[in-house]
Amino acid sequence: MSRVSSRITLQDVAREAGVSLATADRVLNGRAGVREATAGRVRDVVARLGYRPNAAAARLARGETYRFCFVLPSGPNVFMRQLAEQVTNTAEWLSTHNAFIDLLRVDVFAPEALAATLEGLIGRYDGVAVVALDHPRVRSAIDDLTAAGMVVVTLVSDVPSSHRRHYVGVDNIAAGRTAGTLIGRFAGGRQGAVGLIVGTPALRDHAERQFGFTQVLSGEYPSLKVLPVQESLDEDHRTQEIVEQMLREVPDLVGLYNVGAGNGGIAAALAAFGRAGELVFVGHDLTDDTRRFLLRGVMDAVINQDAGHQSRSAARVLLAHCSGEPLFDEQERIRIDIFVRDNLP
Amino acid sequence: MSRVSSRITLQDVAREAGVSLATADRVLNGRAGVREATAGRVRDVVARLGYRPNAAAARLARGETYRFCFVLPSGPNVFMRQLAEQVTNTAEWLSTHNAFIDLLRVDVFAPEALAATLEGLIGRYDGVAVVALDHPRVRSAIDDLTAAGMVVVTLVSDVPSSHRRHYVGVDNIAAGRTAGTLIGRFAGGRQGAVGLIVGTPALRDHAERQFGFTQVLSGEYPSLKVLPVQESLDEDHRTQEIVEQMLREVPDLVGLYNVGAGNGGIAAALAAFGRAGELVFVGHDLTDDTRRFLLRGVMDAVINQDAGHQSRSAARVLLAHCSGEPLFDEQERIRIDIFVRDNLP
DNA sequence: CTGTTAGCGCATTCAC
DNA sequence: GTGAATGCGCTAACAG
Repeated sequence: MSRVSSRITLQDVAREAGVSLATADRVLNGRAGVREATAGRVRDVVARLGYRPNAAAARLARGETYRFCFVLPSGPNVFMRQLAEQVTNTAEWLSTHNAFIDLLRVDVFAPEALAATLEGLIGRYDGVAVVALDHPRVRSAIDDLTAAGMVVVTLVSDVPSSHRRHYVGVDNIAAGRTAGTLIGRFAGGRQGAVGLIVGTPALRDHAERQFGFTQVLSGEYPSLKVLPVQESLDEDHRTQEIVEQMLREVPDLVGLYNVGAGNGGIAAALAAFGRAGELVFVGHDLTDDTRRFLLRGVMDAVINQDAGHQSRSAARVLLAHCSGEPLFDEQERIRIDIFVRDNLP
Repeated sequence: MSRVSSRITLQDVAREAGVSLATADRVLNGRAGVREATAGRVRDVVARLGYRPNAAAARLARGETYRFCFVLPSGPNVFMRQLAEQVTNTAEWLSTHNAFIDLLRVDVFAPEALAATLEGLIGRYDGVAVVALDHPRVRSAIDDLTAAGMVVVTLVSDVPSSHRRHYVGVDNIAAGRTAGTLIGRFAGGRQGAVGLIVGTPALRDHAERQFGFTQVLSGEYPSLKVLPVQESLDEDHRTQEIVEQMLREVPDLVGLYNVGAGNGGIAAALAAFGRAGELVFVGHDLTDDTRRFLLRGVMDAVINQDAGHQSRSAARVLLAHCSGEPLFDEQERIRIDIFVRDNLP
């Protein structure tokens, strides 16, 4: 709370350089219309005095207000619910910084609907964060938005071929590999079959996780063979049926990797067959359910991508791109968290 | 970048409530000297209009400047070097927000020196972040600082009995438990001995990790017995000697847990005896070394506490406490990261 | 108890 | 090319 006015301002720089405030500002913000000689002089003074712009003052003077739209999948998926909740928190925080978030939820399995929704956003926002579907229509909608001068970031699920400015999310191939290593190691030399369940291979993140997982298991754990992939549509009752069938038909089943949601169904199936805690079971997304499964030893590891981080990161990235403020890349990398029962947050 | 002046300001609130700007401000910031009736009226209008304070304007008007001091251990410890580097980055960022960090490094194994350093800080800073030593002299020094009105947060290593305002760091007992579970699971039913190496049991974090680790292994993996703890002083050549002796004298050695630094020495010892990749080896702190060891299969898992997060979190906490801005606890929780070779950042 | 007023540091007109 | 002047929204004296 020091009140020492020691802080160097643009005024100081201007005076010291023998120019006006306006000129100093032009140099500092790289605006045109300053003779190179003058500019050099200003830059020298900036360096010599160690001038640092005052972020609060700049924002206040600029007085701009930013409007962002977050487009998330509708439906009962727990992770998406968490994400939506975190987006709400982020919105609360941003509102104090002159930025506002609208949250839209659209059917994730309908590329046409998603594309149409996106196109309807043109001109209405400064930036858009979207949990994307890797589909030509969606890609083209994203490109239309960027062509209209909007900043678009993909969230959780990427469309690399689009013109999105940034992807906020994890490397899902690596996430799948991580699951593979965990199951491989936890199986501890046992020989047998491993069940693999995805929500739908149409989702890029699911496909990537499956790829990474299979890669590691087949490459490095030859004693474990991966069963043909099953599709659950992320529904508990489907995962339960799938796993019950496996338990019935695959005598040497030693592990399960669930790429998507529906872990509750798996736990139910394991309980019904009295095999909980015996099979190695790895899944995604830390929820009340999976946390409980970890604590009870039903699940052995949960791979997680923090919804709060992703929401805040998307907001920071949008804000930085719109306002021209700097971004610290390292801080924006989303990590693949591994949780076992002892390092639960 | 909408220029719509739609934003509601305190002026609007004041006008609508039929009071002056100053009164509205007093209500909003909980300052005394407003009749309850008036205050209620203002709060109503705030709610009705959905007024959100403008953070930038508030900071600018307040015009305070904050001075923080970060006190880190000197010495060659890699993690502490990373932390120092991150503190420098954080300082860079803070300087734009009217806050300044001085970084001090003192001998970590000398409580007297640390305490003296801390006492020398009285009155010179608004806040202090310190990698503390749990020692009566240090505790009392911390309490002296807080008594002098300074905000103190402990970083990485806590002194729970002190009056520090906040601890920025992980739960080290949980970190030790996590190591225990990983080694227990990775050992995959093998029977044998597990080596345990700490830097020094005088460091609270080392002691806590050791405790958590032993707790899990003895409680849940009876087929693994923990060897008597060895002290390395975090030095490579000491860890190397320790591990070479273990490899010589303990025929059934199946795992190693290194609580502190010195993983390079362990890798060297394992290589010398041709046992790398065969023993389960878990340690702390992601560095260039440990990253390489993971990739080469020498280490099986690295438990990490992100230096960047901790540095930024400490800064945010100090700033929030000094300026009275709100803090989002959830965002300030430091996680226990588990890295295997597939989820390296 | 309440109101008036003067900036905070910078971006941005509009003159020159 | 450059400078002078105005105001962003809020806080903190100071007056009443």
